[in-house]
Amino acid sequence: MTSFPEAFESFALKILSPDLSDAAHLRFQALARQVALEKDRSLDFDGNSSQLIFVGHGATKLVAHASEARDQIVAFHFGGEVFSVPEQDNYSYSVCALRDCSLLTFPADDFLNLAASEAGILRHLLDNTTGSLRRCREKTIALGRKTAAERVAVFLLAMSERIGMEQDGTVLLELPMSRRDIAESLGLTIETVSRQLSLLREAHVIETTGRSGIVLREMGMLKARAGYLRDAA
Amino acid sequence: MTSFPEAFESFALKILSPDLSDAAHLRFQALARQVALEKDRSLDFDGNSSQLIFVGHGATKLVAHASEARDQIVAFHFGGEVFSVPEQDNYSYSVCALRDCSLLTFPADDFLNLAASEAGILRHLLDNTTGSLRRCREKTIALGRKTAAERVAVFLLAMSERIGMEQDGTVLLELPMSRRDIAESLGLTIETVSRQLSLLREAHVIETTGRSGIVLREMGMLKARAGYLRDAA
DNA sequence: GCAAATCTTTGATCGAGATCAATGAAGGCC
DNA sequence: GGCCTTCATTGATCTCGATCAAAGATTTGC
Repeated sequence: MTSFPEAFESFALKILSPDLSDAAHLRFQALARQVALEKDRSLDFDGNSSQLIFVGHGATKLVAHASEARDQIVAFHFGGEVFSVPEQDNYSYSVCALRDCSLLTFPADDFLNLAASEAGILRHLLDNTTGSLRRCREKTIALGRKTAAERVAVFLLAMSERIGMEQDGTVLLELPMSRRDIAESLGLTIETVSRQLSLLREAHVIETTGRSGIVLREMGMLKARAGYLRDAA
Repeated sequence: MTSFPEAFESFALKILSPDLSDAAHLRFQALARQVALEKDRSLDFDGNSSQLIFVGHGATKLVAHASEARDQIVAFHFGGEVFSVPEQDNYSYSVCALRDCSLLTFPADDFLNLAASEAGILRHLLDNTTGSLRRCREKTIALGRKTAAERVAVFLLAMSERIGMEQDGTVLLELPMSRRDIAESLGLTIETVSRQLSLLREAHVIETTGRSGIVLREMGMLKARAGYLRDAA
């Protein structure tokens, strides 16, 4: 298990300015709450303040709860990433562990107050948020205009960029999320996701090993099936 | 027509720090490009750098172009708002005027370099981006998990918050966007949007006047039809 | 190593929304 | 002010993905 100072140091390296005073550094550390979240456990923020989350290691999903039994996965986040959980408005949000995780959580408003005059930190947060926004917009496009087949292809390509291991032309994926998670992220059902994966398997575009392993054999084919404007090389 | 210094001043008031030096102020001004965009005209950024847009007045849509004839409206933006247009990646983006607009555009990277040590400006941008992210996530939930009826209700409620005129219990909307725009924003077709509006009209929840006027008569009913977790008051 | 529980795959049917088609209403232009 | 173009509405049919149902894999626990 990662110890608290260790997890915080990894956060500090990524987000805090290297020339931050020790005193300021300690104030940020005092604000952090370390959470060890076991697989399938989730963190609810009934309290209404927006949170900032740092994923030390592990993999998480950010879930929005619409009316009962209708959850939408808003984003996946992996080790080293920072993201913000909105305060509860029309929906309630929770962060759930796909694998055992170590997280650091900060109340967003307190954090921003502490960082009010730290341009470097704000810049890091801005870059992170802009990245989240870009991914969220791409998801919007997929959910608004793409077929089931295209969404699954887009998902596999996105995962290949984020957690794929390249190996002589093919990409190995060890997916931390279940078919249900994929479906809830893509606005589809488990059955549809499974059928689309089967089609890709039959077309020899992918191979699957067990529940979580996927080999992307034909990246070109996959891109062609993602419904992108132009097949970027 | 708004003159350039005037449009920039309105931007400066919203985003730049009041205690910014005159020299810095001028450097930002030099970076700004003023664009008067007529209704239905759009601004393409084939060039690959991300842009920062300030809407002086008017109304705009941010459109992502997926494969031909499949556009998804990613966001609407109205007078006084700032937003970022991502650089072209898997999709190309354009900003299109719903009404005559005056815009200020900045290359995002140059702007951020200028603002590198201006915590106040970065904070404004961060707040704006976080707001965009929140709205984008809500759209994701709608597109992923909501029925056509719910999406249209959500849309009307969101517009009522942003550009509605309250009048003794009812809200008057003068929509700057067409049915096509609404459909492209909600991941539906024109026909479905029109049918849902007709249903709301028959249920006396809304009234429509001409093409763009809508009166929200029963806000409670509308909220109940939006599929929110709990009917917030 | 076997049994139980869970997750995934496959098949059959159904339905919400898309598509195709036509009519009706607004607004623009001469 | 009337014609014409464009946009919105309404109707009929079709389709993709959801739902319902069952069988097959994979993992877990003893």
